[in-house]
Amino acid sequence: MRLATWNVNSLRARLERVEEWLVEVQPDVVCLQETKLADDAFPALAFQSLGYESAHFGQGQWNGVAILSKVGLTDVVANFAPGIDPDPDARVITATCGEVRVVCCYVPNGRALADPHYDYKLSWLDRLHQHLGLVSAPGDALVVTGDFNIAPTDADVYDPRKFAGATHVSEPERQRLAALIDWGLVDLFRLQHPDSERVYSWWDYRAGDFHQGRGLRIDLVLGTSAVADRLEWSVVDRNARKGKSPSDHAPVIVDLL
DNA sequence: ATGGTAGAGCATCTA
Repeated sequence: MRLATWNVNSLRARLERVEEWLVEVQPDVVCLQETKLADDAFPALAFQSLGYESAHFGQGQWNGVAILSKVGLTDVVANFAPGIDPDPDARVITATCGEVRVVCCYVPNGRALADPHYDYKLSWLDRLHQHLGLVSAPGDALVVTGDFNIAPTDADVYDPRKFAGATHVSEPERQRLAALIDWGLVDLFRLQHPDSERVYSWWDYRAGDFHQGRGLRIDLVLGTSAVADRLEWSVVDRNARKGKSPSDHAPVIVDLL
């Protein structure tokens, strides 16, 4: 089973590119973030014609997450599971695809450590942690994937000195990510490539950062051991970040046996 | 040290 995550930064602006990519890469399950669409504008028919069932949780202008699947799509939960303080934003959707529970998330950016949005980011991560216990369990086949807006370690940052005091690398958010790992998840890209350096999934549009190799690895695919045991390959698809009007993120792909 | 780009929607906000 081939599973991918991609922050498309507006599905309206990126649909043609996403369609071409689906045909080329042939993933079985795709998690999309930042669709920036309301549910009634989501192009479910375009994906259906390519063989995908889909579920979308959107709000319009900002955010918006979706799961596409060729291997079944059931037990959809939009937003955090009942019992958790609901998120006003459309940032998480959960479904079961081919016997794997899949959580697709768009973690808040945080903006700056002193910004209230950063506290929202930390509380959001705490609620994601609770969510996992309600929709799955560490002994199950579970994938938690998406744009985490956290670089797990300094090896995932092109120049850690430039990020001193910034979001994406701060200790409190890394601790929240570590708590998810401790709960029973593995960073599948890092499992496959423990020593790879300068592999990123996001580059700022500005100042030619992509072409200069100035990026962060913030798009993650986390899996329980039942999933990690099936890991065959993992890669960042940098080709999808090239050419005319790309997203600022590249897809991350994992192949499971 | 600052600002550089892109997408939302039409003045800025978000990233």
